[in-house]
Amino acid sequence: MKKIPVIALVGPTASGKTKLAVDIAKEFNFEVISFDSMQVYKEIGISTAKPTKEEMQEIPHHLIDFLSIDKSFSVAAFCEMAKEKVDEIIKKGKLPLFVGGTGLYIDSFVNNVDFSSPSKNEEIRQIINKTEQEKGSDYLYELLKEVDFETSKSVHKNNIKRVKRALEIYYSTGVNKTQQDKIAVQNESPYNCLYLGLNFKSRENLYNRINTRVDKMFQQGLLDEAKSFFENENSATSLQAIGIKELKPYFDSEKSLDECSDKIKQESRRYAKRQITWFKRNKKINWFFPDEQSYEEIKQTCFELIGNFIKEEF
RNA sequence: AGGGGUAUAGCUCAGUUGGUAGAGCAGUGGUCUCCAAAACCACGUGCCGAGGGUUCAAGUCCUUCUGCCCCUG
Repeated sequence: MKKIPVIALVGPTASGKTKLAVDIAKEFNFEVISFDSMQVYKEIGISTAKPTKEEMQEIPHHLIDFLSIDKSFSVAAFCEMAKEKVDEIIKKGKLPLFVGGTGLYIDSFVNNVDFSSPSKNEEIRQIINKTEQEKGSDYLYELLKEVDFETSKSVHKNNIKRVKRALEIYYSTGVNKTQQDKIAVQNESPYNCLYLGLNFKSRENLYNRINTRVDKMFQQGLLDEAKSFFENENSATSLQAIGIKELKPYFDSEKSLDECSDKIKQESRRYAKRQITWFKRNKKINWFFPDEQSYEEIKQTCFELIGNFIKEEF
């Protein structure tokens, strides 16, 4: 079967993906699908550095601004929605451009990771949490070793989130089907993806961009956005947004605004670092460095790569 | 000016009766299959402020100088 051609533009936060994406989409009449775990939320736009209204009017952007902050979210839910969007765009005779920094979302979707079987199981989660309280987290890991030794080898015992999740899968399938088994029977991907990546040669340059962007966010009204965030109900997922959660101590009068602002910058830098680590693993990414080449050069090279990619596909 | 205190990793500090130094945070690298802007793992040489002295041996004791902090005037 012929694979569906898709283009993905990835990179750490503040590397300039949004602007390049719009230019690419205009050139090739693409529609953008945002692969970003936080831009899905309607109420937080400044902290998540969404595309501007003008940019979104010029080019359709999907999977941005559709969820309320009181709702939790997950990779599985995202992939399901992304699949619908891709189909829609292809039906129109266009191609999708994936843009975003959430590596897990991109890889899971492009590699067609199977999230079909055990999803969230509240009942089992409660039992697991209760067991943790009663017998401690080390016990949970020992339990995992007993029931699913293969998976336990790939999970560190301190990574309690993963230990719990592995147990949840084991107990909700009811059969001895381990996470490792599931990975082994993974379906082949229906997509043929051209990866473009933006990053900075010098870490310092990227960090400077991040720092000034945070200052700009404050000028744009980050404080009001965060204030109203905490006045409303929010979910465990949305509460993770960088630029929001770091302001909580300010509203609680525990820290000064300057301290919180520095914390936002620091957390953003660390986030960028983790993103870079994630994307480095993907050897298919064609990397571009704005501190080494002019924007025009990068744009033209991207156009060429995409042009050739499309020619091969049709 | 006098009295007291302090000076150790980028930052905050530990360092027992003298045996050439170690934590947290930061930073860097990494892991990643339903909260991923999350969660987790690994990595610690620094003229111990400067000079002089005592000692087999000084971050540790004595002394001078310098910086900072506090008290009194």
